[in-house]
Amino acid sequence: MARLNTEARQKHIIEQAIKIIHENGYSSLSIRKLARKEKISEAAIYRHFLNKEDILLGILTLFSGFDKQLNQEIAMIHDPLEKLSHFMLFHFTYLEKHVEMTSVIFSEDIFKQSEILKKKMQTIIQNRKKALFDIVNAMNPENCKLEIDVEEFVVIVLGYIRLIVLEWRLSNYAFSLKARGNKAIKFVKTILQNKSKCLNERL
Amino acid sequence: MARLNTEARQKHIIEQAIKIIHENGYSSLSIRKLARKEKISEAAIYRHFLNKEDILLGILTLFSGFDKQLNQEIAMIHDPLEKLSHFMLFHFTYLEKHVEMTSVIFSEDIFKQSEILKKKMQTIIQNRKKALFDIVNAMNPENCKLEIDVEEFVVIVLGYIRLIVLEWRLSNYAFSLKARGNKAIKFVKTILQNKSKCLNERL
DNA sequence: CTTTTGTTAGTTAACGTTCACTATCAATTA
DNA sequence: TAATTGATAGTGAACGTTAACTAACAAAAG
Repeated sequence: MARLNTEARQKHIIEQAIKIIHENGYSSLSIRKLARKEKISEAAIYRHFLNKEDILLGILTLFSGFDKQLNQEIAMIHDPLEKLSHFMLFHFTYLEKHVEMTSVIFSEDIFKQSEILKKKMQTIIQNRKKALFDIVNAMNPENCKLEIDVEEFVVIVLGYIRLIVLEWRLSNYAFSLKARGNKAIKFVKTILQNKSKCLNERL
Repeated sequence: MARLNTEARQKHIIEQAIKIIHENGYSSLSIRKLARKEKISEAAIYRHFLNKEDILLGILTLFSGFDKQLNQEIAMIHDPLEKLSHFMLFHFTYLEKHVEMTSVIFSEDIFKQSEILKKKMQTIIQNRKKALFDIVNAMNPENCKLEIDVEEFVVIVLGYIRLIVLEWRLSNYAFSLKARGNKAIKFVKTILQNKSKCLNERL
């Protein structure tokens, strides 16, 4: 059995933990299972993490990498409508690539375990909401206001994304999330139609 | 300690189980806790349920009563637009009255425990989707089509409801869900605006 | 007096965590 | 360069606790 340094081992363990949650749900995640999957002893787990909560924290930290990547990609686009499309598409492509992460997102139990975890998750959600709000608001200049409530529109889009991903999960990933997402993006554009004179020409 | 017949005791136990899930998450639901809350012995629980899964099944059965009530109320309304409003409002009023149920809805772990539970939950979701689809489709007569994809609109509305409830949960139920819901209903009507000549006059 | 609803006392298995200890490897010293 | 030292990454066994569940028995109710 190869010896790994803490950094590499931690990464491994976190990945295995996510896999276990994905396979059988959070309540099936135990140190024993984790150790067996990682092919090290249970005690060795504690060389790299303080306790079980610390592992969960690691999962969330990995997940918040999502936001970093998202924000980077969005920043490179200038057109607000394009930004909105990409914001949505990024969710779908990322989650199609990291299926196991959907199990983390939807496992509320993880966050109920501790205040720290709950706070961390709330921050992630808040940031994403803010990012989308800024994008939509940019479509909403003083001289050419949207005829819809931006705050509500943000909730609609995020809820839409979330439910599509949930349906994808319930279908056992039977369809292409990216293709499904593109349909959703089109529909969101349809909603925006006739809601702004500035946008009308382009939609 | 009063002796209860199985029917009454079962109902009690299921209610306590929901409370436990609501308070500390599904992974904290144990027979021991359940027995203590119900003030009977652990063994007594098994007088009324085959096993733990059977209890979870009972929870879902109780929850599917939601759909029965929803369908009944909707059936009494004739105007499709009114139906849509009431469909949404019903979710908010019901969940504000039965807060604990939100924890059941969002606890994916419950359904991952067994195929039976998973199937049951999928049926519930499917039925609700069908109900909403029929409502929106009734706004969509041959001679006066909506300019939006009804199937997609249904996903939008359900996702919207779901995310609002999730935000309500994350806020620790800090606002009135019904009031928040009414705002959402208004917004959905805004979306429908200009999408159908038949509806325009009324919206 | 039989059925139903409860009890107490037990089972085995798994939980997270800690213990004393060891193998591996890089840096310091002889 | 070879031996010594100390940190790091691993081990198996055990800790006390809790998990779901069961067998045997008692009391209440019809």
